[in-house]
Amino acid sequence: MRFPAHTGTSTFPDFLDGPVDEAAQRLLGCLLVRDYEDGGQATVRIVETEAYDQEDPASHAYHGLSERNRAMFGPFGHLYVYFTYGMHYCCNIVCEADGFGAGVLIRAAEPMAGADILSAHRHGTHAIRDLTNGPAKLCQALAIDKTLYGHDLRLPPLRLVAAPLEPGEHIESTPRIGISKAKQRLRRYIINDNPFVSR
DNA sequence: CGTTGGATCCGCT
DNA sequence: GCGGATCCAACGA
Repeated sequence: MRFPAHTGTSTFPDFLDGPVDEAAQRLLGCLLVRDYEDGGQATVRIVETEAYDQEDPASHAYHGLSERNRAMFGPFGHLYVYFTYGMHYCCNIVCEADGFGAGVLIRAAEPMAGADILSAHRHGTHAIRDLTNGPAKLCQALAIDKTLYGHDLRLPPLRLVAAPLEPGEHIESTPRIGISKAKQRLRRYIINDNPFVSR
């Protein structure tokens, strides 16, 4: 197997309580393992992330704690899910200390197992590349919605498993996608030349 | 209060 | 490349 066994909690990342930009980089290559309600399972590998925190004008946490963003201010390793554009969900992995609002937006991932199940949760498309190459596509494929708001990623039905980059892979940083404030900041991180990066 | 504009995706041009 | 779908938090009056 190219990746660790998807059991237990010993491989949960140990860097999520650190600086969110470092966490965003180290999350590249890590795995998300989804156990669906119907019994199926899928695994994806994170290839694109963005860092946000309460001191960043582009962040949902910038204006302080609210009902919507409260998970961002909670303990690291939990999931912040938000609904946007009237139809899409996106998700962040909460980072840094409890009380400090910070999270890493998961923008894209590479299907590793269960592509048929991921495809079944997307509508209309069958190209593997289009299953999880955008933040809302990823949430749709992994069936992430408000019911997973604040979910502890050490536990089923959605687990985060630490994994290093492959030999030869490296990290590139760019401006973030789709924001209007703090456009110049290089807080988007991608694995170089990975075809599953959103763009 | 009413208005505005998204951390998006998809289909059509 | 552009606009439509369609919710809701943030902001100004």
